[in-house]
Amino acid sequence: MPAKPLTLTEQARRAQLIGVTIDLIARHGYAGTSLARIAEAAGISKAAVLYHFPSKDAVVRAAYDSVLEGLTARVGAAVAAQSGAAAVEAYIRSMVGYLAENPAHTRMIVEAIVEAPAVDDTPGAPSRRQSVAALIAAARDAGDYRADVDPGLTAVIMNGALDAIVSESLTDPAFDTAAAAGYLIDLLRRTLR
Amino acid sequence: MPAKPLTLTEQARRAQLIGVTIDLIARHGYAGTSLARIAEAAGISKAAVLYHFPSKDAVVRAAYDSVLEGLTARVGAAVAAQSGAAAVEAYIRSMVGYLAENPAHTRMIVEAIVEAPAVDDTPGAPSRRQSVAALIAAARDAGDYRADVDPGLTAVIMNGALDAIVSESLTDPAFDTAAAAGYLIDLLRRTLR
DNA sequence: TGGAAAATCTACCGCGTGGTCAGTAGTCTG
DNA sequence: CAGACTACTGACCACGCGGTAGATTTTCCA
Repeated sequence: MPAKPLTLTEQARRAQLIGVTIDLIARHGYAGTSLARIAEAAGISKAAVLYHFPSKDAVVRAAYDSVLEGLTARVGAAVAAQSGAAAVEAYIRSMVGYLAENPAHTRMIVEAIVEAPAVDDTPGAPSRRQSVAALIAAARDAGDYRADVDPGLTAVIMNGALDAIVSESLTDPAFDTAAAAGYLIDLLRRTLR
Repeated sequence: MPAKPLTLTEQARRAQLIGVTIDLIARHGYAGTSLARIAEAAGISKAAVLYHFPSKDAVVRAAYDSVLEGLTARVGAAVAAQSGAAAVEAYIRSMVGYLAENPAHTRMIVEAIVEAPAVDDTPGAPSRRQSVAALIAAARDAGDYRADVDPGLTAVIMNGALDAIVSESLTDPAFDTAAAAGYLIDLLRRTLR
């Protein structure tokens, strides 16, 4: 892979197309985002879009990847800076924090989870559930949590609660996500010891 | 509203169409369920479908309503038979139980939540969050829960955890939903007193 | 400054979509 | 048994979709 050098225009257009696609999906959903709309939002023709990307699906996938990359970068950094129960709590806080600050990205991810069949992570990568379960297992083994907590089940439940908080903030802008994250962390502390 | 009497054939066809629509949405998602597919699955022509329903959307809405009616009937009955914290736990168990037994219905509901713009509950009805929050508030006031639990936040988190358990069972058929429900109830008992 | 390469346009294609319409068996009834 | 009504068919329509072809402008560099 020699990674052919990209033109300036190329880079700029790609970035712009990814940007408008994220916005469109956030506003009109995955199904309501057509090639024509993307082109119109970017101020160019359909053909021009397909000049920079091989297909409409590729545009959407690139947009999705871009969002996911931003999220994982931030959450990964936050988690890596901690260990044990603190890492789990950093995960919750950074996740909620990022998504609260980037509602458009959030919509995009939520939509992708349910609607998009082709758009998902690389098959080899560990699932979100597994990653979180590992975090919880580590906290348990470090003695922060009771010995009988089930990392897998706890991960499922915790992720669900997290998603619910994020979803709630999408439908109710007045919803205090930071407070909710704090409340969730408090609940978990109480339950997991 | 005189509620004109429906023919036998009419009733049968409507029921059949609702059935195949639920199945189709469960299998191919909301977006992938076209009028032609519905007609084909029912063994009649598109026009015949539109003879019994005013539009494709109406078919989908009827299917959704049918599913929701079944769910609320079962959960409502389970909850009404209990009070305090027991009602909350009955809610969790009946919800998970019903959805585990009717995976097709589950898919339909999950799809509807995210994708369908037109298909949602009647605006006047209380939201699921509100209903659950009321349940939790009642349990708190009855002394089953600590006085400082926040019914609204707890409801959001609990519903999220519930949804996650259900979703997990869809992607992993081996997932033990009853055990997960039990685990969740246990967690909640510990946290909420 | 000229010519290649990059970037874009307009026009078009085939297809699947939701939906309409005229016609027609079958059935029930006055 | 005539006629109304139910239940349905197949042909058709307009539209929006993703994608393609060829001509055309714009950019860049020798």
